Amino acid sequence: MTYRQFTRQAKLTRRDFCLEMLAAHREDIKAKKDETAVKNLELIFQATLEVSNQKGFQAMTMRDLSRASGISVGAMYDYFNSKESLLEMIQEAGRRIAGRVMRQAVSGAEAPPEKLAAAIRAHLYLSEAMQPWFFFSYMEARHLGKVEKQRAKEGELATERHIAEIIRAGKRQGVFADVDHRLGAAVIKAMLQDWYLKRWKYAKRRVSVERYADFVVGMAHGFCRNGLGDAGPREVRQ
Amino acid sequence: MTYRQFTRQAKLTRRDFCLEMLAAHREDIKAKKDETAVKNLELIFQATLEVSNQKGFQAMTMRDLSRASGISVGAMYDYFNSKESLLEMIQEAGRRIAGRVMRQAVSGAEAPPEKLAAAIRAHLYLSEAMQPWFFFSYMEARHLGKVEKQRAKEGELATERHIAEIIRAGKRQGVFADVDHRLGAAVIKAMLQDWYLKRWKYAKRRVSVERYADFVVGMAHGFCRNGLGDAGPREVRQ
DNA sequence: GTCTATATACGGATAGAC
DNA sequence: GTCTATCCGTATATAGAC
Repeated sequence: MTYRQFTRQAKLTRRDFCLEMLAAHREDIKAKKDETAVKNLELIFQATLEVSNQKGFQAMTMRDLSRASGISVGAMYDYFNSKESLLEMIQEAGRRIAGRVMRQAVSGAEAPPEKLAAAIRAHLYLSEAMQPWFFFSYMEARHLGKVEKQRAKEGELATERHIAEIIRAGKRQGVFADVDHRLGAAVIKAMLQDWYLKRWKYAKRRVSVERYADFVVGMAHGFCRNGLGDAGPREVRQ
Repeated sequence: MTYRQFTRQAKLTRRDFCLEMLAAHREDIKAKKDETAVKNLELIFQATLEVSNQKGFQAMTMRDLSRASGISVGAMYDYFNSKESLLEMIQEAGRRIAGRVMRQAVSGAEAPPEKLAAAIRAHLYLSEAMQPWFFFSYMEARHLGKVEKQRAKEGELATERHIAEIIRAGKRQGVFADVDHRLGAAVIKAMLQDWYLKRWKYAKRRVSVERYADFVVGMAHGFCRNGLGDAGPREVRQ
């Protein structure tokens, strides 16, 4: 699948994101008309990610947010109860959307190599389409309350377990070599995360998400089919 | 090289770290006796990483820090001029030490495969020995001023360029396949970072730094020698 | 050299006018 | 539905006693 095909089928615009937030918190939000509510949520949502991804959520003041969104401090409080609840609303909505998209994106493939490729591509395309949210989610996870933090961690581990499972199935079916599926999944996950954590780096080097996806899929396939290369001598001349 | 051998030759204790900080800021620090100064710097340094790696540097108050270090707020200000300068002192000292250790750790090997392995091992062992600092440095880079932020970014890119250069040399000498050395270096870097960013995960799974190093070296060698695996069909049934 | 007490400022949240 | 003005708590930083 190409990135274009992916974005056309998945609903991942800013508006979709805010519709998700509105649906989950309809009664807490003071604005009566959905149209008004979504419009302002979009302004607040975008401003939060913008300022927060630059200087951190804690460092962002309500005055900063008011300036960046164009909505007064008082009015913003019609859309969330506290700064902390704003953080949670954003994390929650993103997790919901990401989970939904991932589940249906990998429902096609059957054979382990294609399944692995599909999972890698889906994750990269998703994190490309929602890059600011993925970055935000990763960097601000520490500032969540206990329950929410646990959920965020769960979401992360689920991706990793999913990849590990595909590799394990491939080993059982004899199409993959006898590799360490857990460590393999861990480093593949690390490569996936690098895409949204170091977005600026790849943008500067003009690496497209498709090229990066091809590369990571190639790495994963090479590893699963051929196993590790010779690790070489452990001793190094000093 | 094993991790034990590495730690024995490199000076990476908390005390060494604080000696570095003291040397760089001797005249700003009010305490006259070096012994007192280093002792208190150690308490402040450890407390800062402890609290900060849990809840973030911004969220850590001077009262938190006072409680965790056992030094009163007033006394702490005899060791730094502001909260921000404390952040910079820690980042600066760590960068200095890490740079020094990396330079001499990779000075032995000659052939590209061994050179690559040495660079990977050195980075992993170093980040293991200074894990709290590496984590701190990564997560708090956003809160640095312009100049310091630039320096932090430079340090990161240097590691990556170094790895890319080794791969390029291997290609020229014909011991490595014709792979993309820049993307290869980027994902190897991502694997190195995962070690200190997700330390708890590997600890829980009882993966030692040596085993992880063997694994990453194996991945890197497999990639450099055999190139990418078949990337498979791009189309996935929907 | 270290502490307590405090000056000063700033942040989150709200009340009430429009 | 939105804004301004403001309350109140808490944060950083310092002064001055011991």
